[in-house]
Amino acid sequence: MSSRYARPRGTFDILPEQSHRWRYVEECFIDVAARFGLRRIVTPIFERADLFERSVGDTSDIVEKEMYVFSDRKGRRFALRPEGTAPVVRAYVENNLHLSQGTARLCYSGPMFRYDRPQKGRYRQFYQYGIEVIGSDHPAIDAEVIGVATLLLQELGLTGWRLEINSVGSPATGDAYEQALLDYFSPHEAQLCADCRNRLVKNPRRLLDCKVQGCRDLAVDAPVMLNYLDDDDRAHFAQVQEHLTRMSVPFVVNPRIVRGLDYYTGTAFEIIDDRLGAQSTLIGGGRYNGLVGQLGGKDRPGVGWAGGFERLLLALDEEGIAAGEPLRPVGYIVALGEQAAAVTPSLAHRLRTAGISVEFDPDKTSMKAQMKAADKCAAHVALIVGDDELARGVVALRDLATGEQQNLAEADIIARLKTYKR
RNA sequence: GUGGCUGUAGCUCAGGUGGUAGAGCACAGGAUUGUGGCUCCUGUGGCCGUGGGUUCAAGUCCCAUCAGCCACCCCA
Repeated sequence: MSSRYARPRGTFDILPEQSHRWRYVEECFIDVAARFGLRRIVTPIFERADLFERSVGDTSDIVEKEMYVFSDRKGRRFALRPEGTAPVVRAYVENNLHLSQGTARLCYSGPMFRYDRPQKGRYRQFYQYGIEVIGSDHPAIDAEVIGVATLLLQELGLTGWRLEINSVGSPATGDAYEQALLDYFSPHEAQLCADCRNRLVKNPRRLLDCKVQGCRDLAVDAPVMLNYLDDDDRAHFAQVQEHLTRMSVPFVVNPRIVRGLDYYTGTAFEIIDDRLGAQSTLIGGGRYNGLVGQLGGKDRPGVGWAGGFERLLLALDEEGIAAGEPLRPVGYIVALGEQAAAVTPSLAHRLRTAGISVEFDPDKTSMKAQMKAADKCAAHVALIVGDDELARGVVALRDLATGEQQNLAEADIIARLKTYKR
C-alpha cells in the first residue's frame, strides 16, 4: 500500500484498465473539432510565469496561490501552465498566425497544473481539452464555438448537463457594473459572510454566487450585469442567442455567471452537470477580445472554452456510458511442449507483421494456464500448437466464444483471423 | 489556506472495553495425461500509511506527520 515513492499529491496514474477511455474521449473531441475546422496546436507545458500573471490576472486565485512557479538555472521565472488559453494566444502572436489564417481555429489538449486542494473533479495535474477561435467578433462564431462543446457532449451520449450563458460586457461597462455592485453591497457589509467581505474588495462579481443564505438573500435584488451592457454588447449577445436557438442548442441565460480569469469580455458560458459534486463545471469559456492585443499582437478578438477530462469521465460514469472498449487480441497462442514453444515467437511475429494482434506467454507451459490466460485477455480465438499440429503442419484454431475448433494450415490462418474485429 | 471523515493483503473491507491479524474477490496450483469460462479443494500474499509516546504488552489509546475522500474557497 505505502510505496517508498508515492505520487505527488493531487496527481494520479491512468492505468491500462482505464487508459482506453481517456483515448476514446480524446479521439471523440478531436473528431468533433475537426468537423468545425479546428486544427490542433501543441504548446509547451511551461511558459514564462509573467505570461499568466498578465493575462489571467495577477489578483486571480490562479496566479496568487495556485501556480507552480520555478526558476531555471539562469534564474528565469517559469510556470507550469495553469490553463490553456494564454499559451495558445501567445503562440498565435509569436507565430503571426493572423497573417496566415483569416480566423484561426485551434484546438488543444493536455495536462494543466494548479496548486489546489484536491477534491472530486479537481486535481493538481489535470487534463483539459479546449478550443480557441481567434480573429472574429461575429456572434455566429460565439454560437459555433458553443456548438462544438454541446455537440461533443451529445456525441458522447451525455444528457445530464445544461448550458448557461451570459455576457460580462466590455472592460468599461464591466467597471461600471462592479461599481454598481459595490454601491449596492457596501452598505450591507456587516451582514456579509467573511468570504464576501473579501470579495467586496477583490472580486465584486463573486458576491452574486455566494452559497451562504444571508448573502444570497442580499444578492436577489443586486444589480444585474445585463442591464449595464452597452448597445453593441447587448445586440451581440442577442444575436448569439438567436443563433443558438436556430441551431437547436438549448440554453438558459444566467446573469450570475462569472468567469474567474481577467481576460474575459462579452459572451461567457458554462456547461454544468450537478451530479458531479461541487466541481460541477464540465466546460467553461467565453470571449476574450482584449487578450491578443494585451499579449503584444495585433488587436484581434477571440472566443474559446476548455473542459476537464476528469469531469467528463465522471459524467460518463454517472450515465453508465462505457466510452470505448479495452484492447483485446484477436488470437492467443497456446504452445504445448518445447517444440511448439520454440516456434511460437516467430509464428506470433509473422501474424503481427500481417496486421493481426496476438499474444502468448512463454512463462506459462500447461495448457490449462494458457487457455485461462487466453480467456482472461478476451482473445477471440486460441491458436493451439502441439506435437500433433506441428507434425501435420497445422494450427488448431478455437473460437473462444462458440467453442468451435478446426485445424488450419498457417497460410489460411491469417485470412481467417482477419474476419475478427480488431 | 480552512473544516469533516478515513488510512489493515493487489482490490473491497472485518478486527467490543489494548494480549504480536481474518474474510470475499483477484492471483497461483490441483480436481480434469492436450482444451478456457461454472463449481469444489489447496496455496502464495500483511514494516496494520509513517514517526514518536503511554504500557509488561498497541492494528486497537495519545501526539505529530503524510496521503485519500468530501466540502469551503476557486475553477476545467
